[in-house]
Amino acid sequence: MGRRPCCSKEGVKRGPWTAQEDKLLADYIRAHGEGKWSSVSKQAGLKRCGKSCRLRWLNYLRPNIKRGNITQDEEDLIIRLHKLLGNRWSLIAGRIPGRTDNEIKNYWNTNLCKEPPPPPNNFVSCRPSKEASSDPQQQSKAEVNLSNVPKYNNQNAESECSEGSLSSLPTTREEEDYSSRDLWMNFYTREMSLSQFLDIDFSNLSNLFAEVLVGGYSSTKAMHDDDVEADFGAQLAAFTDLADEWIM
DNA sequence: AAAGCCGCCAACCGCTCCTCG
DNA sequence: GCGAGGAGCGGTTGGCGGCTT
Repeated sequence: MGRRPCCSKEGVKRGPWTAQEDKLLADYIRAHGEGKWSSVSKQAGLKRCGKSCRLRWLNYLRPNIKRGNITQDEEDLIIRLHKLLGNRWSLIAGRIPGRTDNEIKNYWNTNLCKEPPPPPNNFVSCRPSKEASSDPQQQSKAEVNLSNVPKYNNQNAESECSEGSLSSLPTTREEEDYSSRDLWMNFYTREMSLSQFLDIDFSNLSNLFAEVLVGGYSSTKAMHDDDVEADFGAQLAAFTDLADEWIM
């Protein structure tokens, strides 16, 4: 049984967009907003498939799209986020203002995936040196150790991070759980900046933290605990591999 | 100057996830 | 609970422009 195409091929225009098509689409969306892509093409008078309209808007016509070369800072972020999230381009793009997932994906495939560039001089890796820990394997895998993970909250994330405050260290597993969840949620809700998040010493990530972090990521896709649980195993494994790599 | 090669990037394709009836 | 349709995502492709020979 063949897959039904997303739209009828007949009468549907393909290939590069013209300036007139761009104007029709942009004018329509500014007037009516995003969504209902399948009907946008008809309503706007375009002979395009809805998916094509959506892609054109998101990757080209949308306001605040940043044009031009990827900066060194952006490249650093892409590398670090890719290390953290893998090929989840939309998530990566969501943390880099003005850049689209398609652009980042293209940049990665053409520039970064071929060979890893040397770290810039001012690059402060969140991966500790081998000398930093006497027994990294034990530290990373065996024990729940959040003692060096700063706690962020919505009110003073900036100051606490910059000062490395450890004033609110959790003392119980339950408190640790909340602390880790806060950390993730502050990052996800952008209360904590990307640089703050990435400045965390990930060598101190406990399995518990990884659990919460990965759970937090899952919840961004589906806010259902059952789904988070179902997806948890694979993601935790992936994250554990990542953590292992960091502390190697 | 012309032909061939190569890299970039916009756009398409197919799959999965989500929502709604 | 199930199925259909819509939306979103990541992988892939093809055209174009620049570079090399």
